[in-house]
Amino acid sequence: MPELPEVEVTRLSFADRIAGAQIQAVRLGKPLRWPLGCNPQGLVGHRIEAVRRRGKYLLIDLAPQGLLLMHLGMSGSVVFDDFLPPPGRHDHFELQTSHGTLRLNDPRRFGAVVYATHEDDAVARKLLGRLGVEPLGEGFDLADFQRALKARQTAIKQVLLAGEVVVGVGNIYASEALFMAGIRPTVRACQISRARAARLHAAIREVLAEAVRQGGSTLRDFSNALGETGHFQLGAQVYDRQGLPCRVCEAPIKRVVQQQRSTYYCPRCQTF
DNA sequence: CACGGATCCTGATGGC
DNA sequence: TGCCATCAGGATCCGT
Repeated sequence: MPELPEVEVTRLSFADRIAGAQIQAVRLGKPLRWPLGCNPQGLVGHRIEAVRRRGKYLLIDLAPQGLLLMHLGMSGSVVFDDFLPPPGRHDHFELQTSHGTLRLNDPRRFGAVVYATHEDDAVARKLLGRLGVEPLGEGFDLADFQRALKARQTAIKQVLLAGEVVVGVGNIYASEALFMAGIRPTVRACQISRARAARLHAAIREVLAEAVRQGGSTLRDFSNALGETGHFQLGAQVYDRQGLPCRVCEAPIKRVVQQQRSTYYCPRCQTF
C-alpha cells in the first residue's frame, strides 16, 4: 500500500499529537517481517520525542534514547486515537501512551517495527544504509540523478523501485512519474538522455508532492492515522487503467509485467 | 557486482 | 455457493 506519499501522510496525521507522549504499555500481535529487537516492556516509560520519515520508514524518536523504525509493508496502516476498539486479528503492534494509542494494522505482515539504539547503529544501518536520496529534499540533485541513471543497465522502472538512487517511489508512482516524463518504463536507465532524465527528475517530485497533497492513494484500504482515505488514485493517469483511454491522447493504456509487478504506460505518449 | 526470480503473508476478486 | 487461480501499495535473499 504505502509508498512515500502514504507514509508521509500517515506521519503528518499523528506526529504532532503523539510528540511528548509517555509510553505506558506495549502490545504485540503476530510476528511481523522482523522481530522488534528489544524487550517490549523495556519501552515502557520512554517518551516519544518526534516522528520523522526516511524513505518509506517512519522513525519514532524516543527519549532518553533509541528509536523505532516502522515500515508499513504492502498492507500496513496506522491509527492513533484516545479510544480504540479492542485489537483485531491484524493489529500486530500497539503503543499505549499518555496521548493516545498508536496501533499498526497489517494483514499481510510484510511490515515491521524494529528498535534501534541510534540512527546509525548496526540495526538501523542495515535497514536505512542503502537508501537513496529523499526526492522531496534538497539532496535530490539533478546531475547526480543523471549520472546514476547512466550507470544502470536495468529498466528505468526497476531502478526507481529499487530505491537505491531515489527513495519512496513505489509501484503506483513509478508508472505515474514515467508517464509524466514521457518515458517508457522498459527503457534501460542508461539509455535515457540527460534532457529526459531532467524531465523524470521533475516528474518524480511533482507526482509525489501532489500525492501527499491529495492524502495519498487509497486503492483498497489505506487511511491515515485519523482514518481519512487518500484521493490521488482518482486522478491517476495510467496506474490500474489497462485498456482505458489515455487521458491525454486516448490510446489504450498498456500493462506489462516487470519483476513480477504490473507496470502501466501509454504507448503513444511514452515513446521511448 | 549486477541482475532476475522466488519468497514472506492474507484477502479480494473473477472465472467456471 | 464453492473452489481455484490470480493479483495486490514492498523489499530481502539467493543463485547465476
